[in-house]
Amino acid sequence: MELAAKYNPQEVENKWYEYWNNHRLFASKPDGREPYTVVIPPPNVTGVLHMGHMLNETIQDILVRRARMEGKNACWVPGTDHASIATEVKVLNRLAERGIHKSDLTRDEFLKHAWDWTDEHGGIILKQLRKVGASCDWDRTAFTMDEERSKSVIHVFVDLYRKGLIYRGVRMVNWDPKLQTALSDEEVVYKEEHTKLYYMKYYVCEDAAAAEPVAEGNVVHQDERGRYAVVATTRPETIMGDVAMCINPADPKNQWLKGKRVIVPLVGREIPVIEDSYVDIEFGTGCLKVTPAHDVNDYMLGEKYGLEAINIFNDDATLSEAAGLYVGMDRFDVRRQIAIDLTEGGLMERIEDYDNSIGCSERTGVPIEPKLSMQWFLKMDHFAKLALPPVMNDEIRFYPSKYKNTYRHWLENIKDWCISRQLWWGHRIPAWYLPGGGFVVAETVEEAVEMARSQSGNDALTAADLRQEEDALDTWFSSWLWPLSLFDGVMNPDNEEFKYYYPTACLVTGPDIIFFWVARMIMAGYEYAGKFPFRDVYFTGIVRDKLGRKMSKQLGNSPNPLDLIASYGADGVRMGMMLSAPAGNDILFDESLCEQGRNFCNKIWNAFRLVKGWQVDDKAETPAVAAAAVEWFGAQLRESAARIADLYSKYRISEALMEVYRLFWDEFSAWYLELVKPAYGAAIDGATLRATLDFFDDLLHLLHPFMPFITEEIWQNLAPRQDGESLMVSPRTVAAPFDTDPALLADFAQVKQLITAIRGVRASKGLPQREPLHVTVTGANPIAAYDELVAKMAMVAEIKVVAEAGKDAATFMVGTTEYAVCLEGLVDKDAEIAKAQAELKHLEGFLAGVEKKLSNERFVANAPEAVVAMERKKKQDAETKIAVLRKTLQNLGA
RNA sequence: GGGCGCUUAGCUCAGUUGGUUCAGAGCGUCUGCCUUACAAGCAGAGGGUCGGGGGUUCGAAUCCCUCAGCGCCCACCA
Repeated sequence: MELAAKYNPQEVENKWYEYWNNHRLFASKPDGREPYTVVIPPPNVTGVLHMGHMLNETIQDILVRRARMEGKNACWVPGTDHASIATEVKVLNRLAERGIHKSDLTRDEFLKHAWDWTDEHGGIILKQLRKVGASCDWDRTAFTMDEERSKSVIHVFVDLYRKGLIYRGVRMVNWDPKLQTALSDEEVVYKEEHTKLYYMKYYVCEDAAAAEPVAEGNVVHQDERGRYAVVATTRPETIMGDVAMCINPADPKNQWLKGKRVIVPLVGREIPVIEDSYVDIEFGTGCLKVTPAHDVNDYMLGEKYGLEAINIFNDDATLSEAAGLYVGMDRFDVRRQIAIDLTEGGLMERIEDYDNSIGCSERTGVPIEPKLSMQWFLKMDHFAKLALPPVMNDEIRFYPSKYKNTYRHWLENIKDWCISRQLWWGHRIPAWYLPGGGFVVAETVEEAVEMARSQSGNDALTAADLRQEEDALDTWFSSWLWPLSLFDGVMNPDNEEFKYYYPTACLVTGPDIIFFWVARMIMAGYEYAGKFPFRDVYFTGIVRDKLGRKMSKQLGNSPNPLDLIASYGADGVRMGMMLSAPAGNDILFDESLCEQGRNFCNKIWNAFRLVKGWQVDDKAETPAVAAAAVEWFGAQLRESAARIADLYSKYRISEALMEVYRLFWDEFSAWYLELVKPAYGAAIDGATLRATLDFFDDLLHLLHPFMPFITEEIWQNLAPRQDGESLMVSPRTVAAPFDTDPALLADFAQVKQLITAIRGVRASKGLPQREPLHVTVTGANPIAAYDELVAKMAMVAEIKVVAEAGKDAATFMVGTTEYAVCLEGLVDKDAEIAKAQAELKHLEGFLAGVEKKLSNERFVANAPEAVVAMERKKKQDAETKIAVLRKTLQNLGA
């Protein structure tokens, strides 16, 4: 077989993905094995793969493949999210390009467009996942708005309504004036903006004659028109909604305003001055304008003091008739204009620059408008009580655990969840309004009609008489059921699949959706299954560029994962991702990491080429060097496998990868293969070849979760395989528990040090690569058993035990043993002396430190015995080394 | 304003309950090599005193205090 010197991923990746898929190796059915279930965080149905997905899906695939290779019944369920707001925005934008507006369409017409879009783009991302190597059970592909999931959503809504946990009411909500829908608190993002603080004059209603003198400490503003209070606001356009001015009763500056009435500038309305300790004395002038319809705090004050709420905005945030002024103008235009008008009218005291954080819609980016409106809410107290303890007591484990704090803080301060959206794309709320007022909540329209009849006493009512709620549900009201609804656990909790697959093993997601999604899935899990939806949560970091900037389209710093896969291979990109991805840390992604991944593929490939190219001679005896190497590498492999297993258990996946990387590159390729490699043209003995192929097989098992394609390609070529066989599901050969042999590994570490030291002498002296060297060891040779091995690896002719090192030699120490490489005239005496003296000086300093420690009675008395013994050993070793060095220096004539 | 986290080689990060021979890895850097598995490679080398200061301790990168810088989350200061 001819093998190319470079691994070509393009040729093999598609082939093996199809092979796995055609042989249904990703498919899972309940059986007697331990399940390992993972549900994908469903990407937006209209989305395309980006680097965040690449990271997330790679981690999931690694976990799933690892579990599958451990003999578990791995089931990774893929799917997509209808992403109510995001998708509706996209559809609206697309329609707008064709000159169509939402108001031109009926609900059904709009939904037709949305479904067209979904059918057209939906699933693109799932196709892309196959390129990554994701081993999902595609038969189970689900959609949050497919029939089964929709039924679950409606069922849960009705159930929670009947439990009294869902209510409908007028509340202050976050209003997105662009999309004209309510948003949950979590969908509001705060942005720092440079704005202005407007100081406006509110003249006091009083007869000039009645103006009594004011007490000391009051701050009274006055001009030719009279006395006035100054109110600072960032939103002068809302003064048309002012219904009061509020001061802090304890504010000495504003005592004179108590009981007065003031006049809203421009508007001319008289409003009372009220008092509440809510007002911050230090802010602005200590006078607050109260606009209950357009500010959550003002709303609270309005409730408390029975004030009217004047809603001055239309749903699109233009001024309404109720405003009286600027009717029809946009809120920001009004702000500019009113500032001018106030200034011209002498009603503006001053304007200052001000940095403010503005709540904006996560999806459309426009500043949200606090708005009173009728919405549906889910009571959260009940769910917070359900979901907090299991995370705090590690029934559900967070990796990294620092997110437990974040989680607790949110749950302890939770507010009711606004679940209704004034959107069409989503699950329509199953409430029906009766002609005579009132409503019913039911899972089907038939049920609704029945309920309506009994509620109204009118048996003639039909579906046509009922009007279904227009609002749809928040997207997260369906995704919070995902681990349940994927196995029909809501509608049919006793079914075999649900009982087998639930709860899932691990959720892999970003910390940005810990409240949106993770917390709510935990709530739903306990509410509907009485059990956590996942055992572990692995929070990934955010993928940033190498400068630490978030990846974004605007910056153009976000590579397309599919382009990367085309250049480096999926395995190379997966490895590049994972190399810099410790749990919870942000990933500073650099394309050169993919190069490293590609290079590693090439390394693996070439090791395979080497082994594959060997001629075997079954009659040949196993050389001693090879036998020793096999014994050593077996021990090394087991030790590494144990370490890798430990790292997996802690979700330290990038470290596990690094361990495999070093095991393959350094231990296997650089040491083991070089040791067993037969001379050029010579054949290898059968025993060593078989051992090597077994090791290779073991290594492929360890590598496969990270690099599925190249490992399958090599595994298939390592030995004859049946059709349908796969590395993916082949039994592991490194047996656990991993018995290690520390003494063997320690000896071998010495051998490696010796070889490296000899090579170092060769390099620093410029000795030819192929010239065999003569090495001496002073006194005794503690690792004489490995002499042949040293000879092979360092090109050494012999290692002779001598009483003392020769004069014409470069000496060095391995542990406390002195070695020397004979140089035959090449020695630079001065340099050797300088080197030895430097080392001597260092050792003497080191010894002095150790002796000081040992002569400290408190150390000897307090430190554990093992530590003291170690210090004594250090002292002894240092003394030995010093003696050797002194002798060497003497020899050199220093 | 509150909370959490971070600061260890040029870069990205390990460093488990303070104690195994002057702090580890990968990448990058430097030197020498096209040695028939691999130049996407091989061999070798250099490089940090652990953000600053103080403290506890026989002993601190590791615990405490403090200062500085960075990041994230939460919050109704108009």
